[in-house]
Amino acid sequence: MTDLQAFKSDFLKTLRDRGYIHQITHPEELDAAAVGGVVTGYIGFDATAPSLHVGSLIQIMMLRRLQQAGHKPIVVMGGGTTKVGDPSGKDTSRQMLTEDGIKANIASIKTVFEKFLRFGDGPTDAIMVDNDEWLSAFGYIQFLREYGPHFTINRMLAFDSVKNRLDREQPLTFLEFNYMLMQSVDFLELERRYGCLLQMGGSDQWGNIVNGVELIRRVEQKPAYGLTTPLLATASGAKMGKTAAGAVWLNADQLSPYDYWQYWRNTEDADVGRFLRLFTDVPLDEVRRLENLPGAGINDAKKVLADEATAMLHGKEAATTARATAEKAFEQGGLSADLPTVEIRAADLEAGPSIAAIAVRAGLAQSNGEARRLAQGGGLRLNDEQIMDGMRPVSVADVKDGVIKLAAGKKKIVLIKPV
RNA sequence: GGGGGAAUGUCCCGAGCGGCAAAGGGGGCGGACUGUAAAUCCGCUGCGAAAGCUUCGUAGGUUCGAGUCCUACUUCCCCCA
Repeated sequence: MTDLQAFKSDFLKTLRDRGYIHQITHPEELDAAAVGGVVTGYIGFDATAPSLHVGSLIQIMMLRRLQQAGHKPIVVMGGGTTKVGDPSGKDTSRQMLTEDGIKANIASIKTVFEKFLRFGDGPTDAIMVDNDEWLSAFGYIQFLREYGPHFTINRMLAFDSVKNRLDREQPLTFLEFNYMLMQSVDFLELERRYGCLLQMGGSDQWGNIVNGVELIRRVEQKPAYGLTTPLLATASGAKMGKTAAGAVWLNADQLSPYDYWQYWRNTEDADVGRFLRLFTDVPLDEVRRLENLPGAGINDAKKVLADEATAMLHGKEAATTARATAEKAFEQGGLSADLPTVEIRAADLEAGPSIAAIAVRAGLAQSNGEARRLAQGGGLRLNDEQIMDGMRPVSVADVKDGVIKLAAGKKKIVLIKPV
């Protein structure tokens, strides 16, 4: 890595101090540009799912830092590139999405960015564009003639994303092979349209980004820079973004604010400081104080992390509610009406279904068998009472205060409500 | 075009003399210990209340019995042209 100490710009100093920087193509030049005026920078986001997840959060936060430092962020939705699929970091090509599917995903993803960035027409207001706008306009021959000469196969074969596939004897289709060209063209197009001179992304994007930087420098004879973030993993090495409920989505309809809050609350001790720096606006002095809280005091830091991260995405109120719900459920052993609730018809309860069947209904297990095993392992609790027999019938007698509290393990709690 | 090899439990890797619900690992889930943490240890990990049912790329065949043998097909990899 280059000399990160020498930065003069607020932007790069902040990124450095908060832990966002993995690699930069031209650190000194970029630093000078950021001191001298408004830097327009972009990050591209794929539209492979109806929501982004925490894996993308670091990128979103980086755009936020860019804007906070007085520069202009561009959010590029990959409507065009998603049609091709990025082979970086993957062993197998992924399924092709339909155009309609991609459009729907983009519409759903868009809303999240408004929570983190200020959009508008001002000089440092964020804008959002879809690269399908220009990529789809090309004819095949036209694309080849215009950009093909700037890329040699020799070089492309040397990039990790390509090399890994080949080394591992996994097929890399011609379709995917073209992805990096498209991403380079994106950058060039953004430079022409908006004077964009910085592309950021995850470390797996390094090759793609460098290609774009060089294309601009070659074709336009203009400066262009690239910056990547480190690959995010928890201190114990696991990939970020998994929870009991699956992926940690950013859209509230995919993952409730409560579960989102829980995700951050369950951060490993060793990650609290790092995550506070990356995912919240908490000042560095305060972060240092929080991460050094002794012993179990670190839990307070985790709550701050959960509060701040949840408030930024879902709003202050949602964060407060989530915290209250969690504290009631975990620290006081009480009930909170805000816990996830599943409704069941009272008539179904009359039949005295097994607790295993109810657990499946509540989404705590995938099959009766799994639920029974859960019970045998001592992980199933009905109204806080451990139930070892998965076949134990559940009846109206188990309803307390209008609900049945069912828990799988310590953290997954669901309220069953007869209606 | 010719020759050789591979596909295994719907997360991944991976063993499997014709008796196999199928070794082992990773991951995941649960329990204990703690602090809603990590590490460690223990249990579970096809469906079914059960009898039983359905699994080893696809379709047939041989056999009392097939993941295992035969045939065809599909996909992938390697070598030769």
